[in-house]
Amino acid sequence: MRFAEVALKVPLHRTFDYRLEPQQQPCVGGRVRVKFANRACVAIVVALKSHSDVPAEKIKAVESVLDTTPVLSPEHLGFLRFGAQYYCHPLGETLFTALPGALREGEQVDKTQVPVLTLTPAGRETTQLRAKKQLALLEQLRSAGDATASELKTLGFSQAQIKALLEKALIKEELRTDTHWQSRPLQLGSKPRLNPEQATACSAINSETGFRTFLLEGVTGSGKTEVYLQSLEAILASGKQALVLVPEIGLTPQTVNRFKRRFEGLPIDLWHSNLTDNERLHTWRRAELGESALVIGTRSAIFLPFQTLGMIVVDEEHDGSFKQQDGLRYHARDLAAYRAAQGRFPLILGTATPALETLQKALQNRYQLLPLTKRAQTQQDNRFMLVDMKGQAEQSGFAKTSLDTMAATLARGQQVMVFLNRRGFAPTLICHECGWLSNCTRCSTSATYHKSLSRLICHHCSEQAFVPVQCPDCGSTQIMPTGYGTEQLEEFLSQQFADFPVHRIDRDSTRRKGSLETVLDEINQGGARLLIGTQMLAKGHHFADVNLVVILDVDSGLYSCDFRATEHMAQLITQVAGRAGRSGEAGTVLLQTHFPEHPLLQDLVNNGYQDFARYALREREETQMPPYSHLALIRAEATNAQLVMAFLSDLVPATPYPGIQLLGPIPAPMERLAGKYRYQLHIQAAQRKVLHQYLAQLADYIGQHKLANRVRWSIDVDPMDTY
DNA sequence: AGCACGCCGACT
DNA sequence: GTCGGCGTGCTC
Repeated sequence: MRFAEVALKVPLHRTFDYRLEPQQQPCVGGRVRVKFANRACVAIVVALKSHSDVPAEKIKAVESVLDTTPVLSPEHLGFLRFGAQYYCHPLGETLFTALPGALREGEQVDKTQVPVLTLTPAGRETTQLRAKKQLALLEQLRSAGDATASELKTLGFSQAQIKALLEKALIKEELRTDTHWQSRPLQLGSKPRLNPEQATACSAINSETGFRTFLLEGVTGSGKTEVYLQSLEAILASGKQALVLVPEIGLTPQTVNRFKRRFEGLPIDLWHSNLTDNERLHTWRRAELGESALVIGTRSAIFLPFQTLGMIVVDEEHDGSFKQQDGLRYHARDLAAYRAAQGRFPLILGTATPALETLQKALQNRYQLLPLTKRAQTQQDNRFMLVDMKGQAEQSGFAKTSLDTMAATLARGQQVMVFLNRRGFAPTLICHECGWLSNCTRCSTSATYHKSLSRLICHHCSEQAFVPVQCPDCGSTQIMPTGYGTEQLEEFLSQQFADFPVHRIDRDSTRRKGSLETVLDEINQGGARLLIGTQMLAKGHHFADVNLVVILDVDSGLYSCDFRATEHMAQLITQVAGRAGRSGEAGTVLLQTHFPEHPLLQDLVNNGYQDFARYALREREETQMPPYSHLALIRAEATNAQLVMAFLSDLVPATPYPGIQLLGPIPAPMERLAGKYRYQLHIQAAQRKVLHQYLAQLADYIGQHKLANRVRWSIDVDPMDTY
């Protein structure tokens, strides 16, 4: 008798045995169809065995075998087993998270072929076309090579443009059958000379033949990407595949085209959340068969089943979007480290502002630190200036000093960037008579006033409400906005600087597809302009003429209860500041604050992020916070607050577990969200191993807990937003 | 998670 | 009388 031990997409920390008929030949890592608790499921075989400990009468037979070769190779299965164990997540759910949707549903592996669009001879010669955007599309294919429709869409082109060109027979669809990129010599676009620091970094990386993690700590504009490119070149030339992980917002046409132009003729695939199921399966398959040389993707690309992976680059490694915030709460950067160790190849973590976790490992020489300190174009560093807001008269959130400096910069014909990480017109409405606040009915936060939409919108649960004419509590009509958002800044600055164009860049202003590209194009035409924006402005986009950056809400990061708040604030300030003075002269960065004497702020401003981070690390060491200890959270939520508290309280053992500190249950940072009450239990340990031992035991206990099905709960290892 | 089973309230 | 509410338990 033969049995298959399978993992199913259920939140259970165990596997299940099924009987195999003599003619059934499944494989470990392949899929089978089974009946499970009366429903038809796809399952993944994790072991084949000749006897089972489960009583024979309970065991059902495998219905059918879906794969004769594994969809998850033994190596990949090993990687995912590690992930499941590290993040205390059920194996089945972990495996199904990694698989593309089509394979989860039981589709055949080679179901899809996604055609690429390629120029026809006529298209190759076309240099004039009435439709500008269509011409740009032809130019894109000419300069960066063939692309799938979905790739072109991420580059800002539309289906309509593609269709039009197909009809004019300037481009055609083709199935890519060429899988022999490894045996061709690498064709390269022109590459710049490296400066000494870049050259040192590249030779350190290129001389590494096994596993090693490099921290490429490069200030903005120091040419990190060039180091990636030349390191990747060596790997790709040896016929190995490579993966570049980018933050969610980082998959911009600029980035993608830079890789495509350099590695002309090499198959490059993109991986992100906007792909269709078919495209996902296609790319998954191409990675597996070794058909793609390079994949550029967001966090979940870490699960792609590369045939011969030889390098992973994590760009902007400090970025929060590498951490998944639900289900399997993995960190793509940390999983990348496992994959690199497993496959014995180099891992490059690049950033101007390393996460303290990463920096600590570099300072301990567990990672090799490769500093890039020279900005490629600017000789001088930016000047930081702290604007003391204490006792200052402010106008729509601006100090007079700030407005004067802005006026002077604009008068010189240069651009000004204003950064405020809050969209909308005002974060709250208040009744002047009775103090009523526009609180969200489902969350413990206020709903933001959006003037242009005449709506109150909660930024946490997206609930919308009409703007009341009268106060719902006292009937007064004296309802006014308090606080500032980007929409209000735009209104104010358009009046204040009526002679200059004002552009707002946030999620609201760029919601329409392609509108971001349009604004960026306008800005890049140069000339005196005001740019107002949120996070979106801080990341990825290059503005040649910005000479002054004004950062408005520095203080929110200084006295937050999240122990990572100052780290994130410093990263944001440094990233935003990096947008100034990119071409030639040094830029100025104004920070408006009520705490100009704050030691961390002083350190950041006078000595830069590198120094700040080392100082902040010492502080973490003194307080024994991560990375000097290890954290996990039990998160739980339900409509009934008492239920959640009862559940979490019950997890606290009567006698302390050696090496484990427990805190809680305490309210989550947003106690009520979308109508649910949320609490959490903090688990801290000096030793990672002890933490994991404890968590394994706890997961087991929760699995049997009566209240466990009545609340939504999850274990979060290395959580991001805590106290 | 999903689904069946079972035990109590208000309805055609 | 039964329809259906959800608390409980189980899934090879």
